[in-house]
Amino acid sequence: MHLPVSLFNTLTRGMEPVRPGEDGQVRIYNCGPTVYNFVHIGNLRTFLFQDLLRRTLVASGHPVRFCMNLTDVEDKIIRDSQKDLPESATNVERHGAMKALTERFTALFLEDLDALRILRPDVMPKATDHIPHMIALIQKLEAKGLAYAREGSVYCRIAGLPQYGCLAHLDREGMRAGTSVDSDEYERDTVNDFVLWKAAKAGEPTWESPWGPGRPGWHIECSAMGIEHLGERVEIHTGGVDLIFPHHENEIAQSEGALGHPWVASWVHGEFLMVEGEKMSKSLGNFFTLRDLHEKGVDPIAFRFAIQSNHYRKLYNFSFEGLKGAENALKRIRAFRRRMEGEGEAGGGAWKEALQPLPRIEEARHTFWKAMGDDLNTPEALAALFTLITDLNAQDDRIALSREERDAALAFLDETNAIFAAWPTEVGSADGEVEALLAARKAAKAAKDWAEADRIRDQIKALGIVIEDRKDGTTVWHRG
RNA sequence: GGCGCCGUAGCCAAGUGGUAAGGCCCGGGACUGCAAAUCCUGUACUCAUCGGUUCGAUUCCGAUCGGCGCCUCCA
Repeated sequence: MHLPVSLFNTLTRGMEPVRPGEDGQVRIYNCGPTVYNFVHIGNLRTFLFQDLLRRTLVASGHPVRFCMNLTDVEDKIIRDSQKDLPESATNVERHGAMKALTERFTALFLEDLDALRILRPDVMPKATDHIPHMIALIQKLEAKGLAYAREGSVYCRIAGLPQYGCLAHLDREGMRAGTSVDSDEYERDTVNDFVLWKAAKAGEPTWESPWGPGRPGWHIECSAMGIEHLGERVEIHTGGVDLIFPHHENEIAQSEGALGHPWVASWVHGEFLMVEGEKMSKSLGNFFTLRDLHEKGVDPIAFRFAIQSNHYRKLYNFSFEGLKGAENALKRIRAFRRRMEGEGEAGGGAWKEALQPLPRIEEARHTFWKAMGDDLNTPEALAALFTLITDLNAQDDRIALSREERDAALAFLDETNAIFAAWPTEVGSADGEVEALLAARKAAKAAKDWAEADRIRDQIKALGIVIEDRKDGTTVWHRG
């Protein structure tokens, strides 16, 4: 399928078509997690948005190279990983403790991705594997007079970068001088200059560098890894809206300063998630991880669907009521899928409002993809799917859809599932216990022993199986 | 102080200068032994408020009210 996709570019604050690079590929750099703890559902919203973008571009016919970094060296990681180490710990021990923490949470992060059916990135570079790349990038900036060393730290000189502020749309005068200055950044020329390399401090793991032992600043890692794995021209760079400033602004400063030309064509940002009308925070007790939701009996895929049913650039108010609604909506799609997988029951055969199923499906397909191409407008795309479902259900009730028509509907469901990954094809497989119970219930029904029949149905329900009696006397069942 | 976003039915939500998609929930009916699923049907004279532009605005402009974000670590 060849589908044009337009996205809202934070840089220009306008809608722009996605343009692949000269090799036809679309390179996407995605700011990933800092692996020092469980990611929360707000983080996951961003990762779901990135997955949505990727799947949409792939479906639209673009080869995509999807890179997501893992930040495995950072203040909080150091704080949490070093707290039990003695002052006398060696650098090797400090690195070991840091690695133990980040590897543990990286594994847990990947579990979350899998549970949400977020496709694994093509490359997932770790900051600690790219220290030489960062050092080289900083040296490049230094050589151009865009960075300066002070007491073992190195800072980026934004005075030499006239485009600074272009992403966040901040002018330098408008930037409020920071009132709280990081203790290790007191030697900067101006408050807006940001740190590229941090001089070693007691109790921190360090790397050797031309400026002495130290560790990288936060922003430089994305520039170094992005350039290393995607190159000097990147089509799309994503992240949460809170990353626009200063993180992405600083990435632009560093990367373009070093490269001497534009780096990223399009910056795309996902909005935040609120919980029950309030900003998610640990103090409010509304801070959830995917595990928390799982313990509350929430299906991760229902969460995925709830998130993706809303537009990525709009604030999403997460609520358990909303989740329930998403679950019910999913059931409707899945029920329709099962219906299409089965054969049609004899209908009345005539209907004044009869439609042409195949053209109708084509129409829905067109509307769906047009909406997806319009800045990933999932609410509108889903509306197209739901109206089709209503139309085909109504038709099938009266004039049974042919096998060909059912297959066309299924093919469309597969297409949409390539985006939403929420309506699996799995059918209830033969299960001895269920089959035996169904036989017993059939016998009870034949004997008109309704109490017994209902009792058996409850028993089946307790197994997590839902059954439906069909007109022809057969009974079908499915899980959930 | 600077920059920006949002305010559409009980809830979620799309949308366009010409008179309001879709989903969930809820009411009535059909089907069913009862259900489930499905179908039929009913729910915004109205798109925060007040002005303006226009033949005509929910959609453009201005103001007001309300909610939110960034300017500092943060998805």
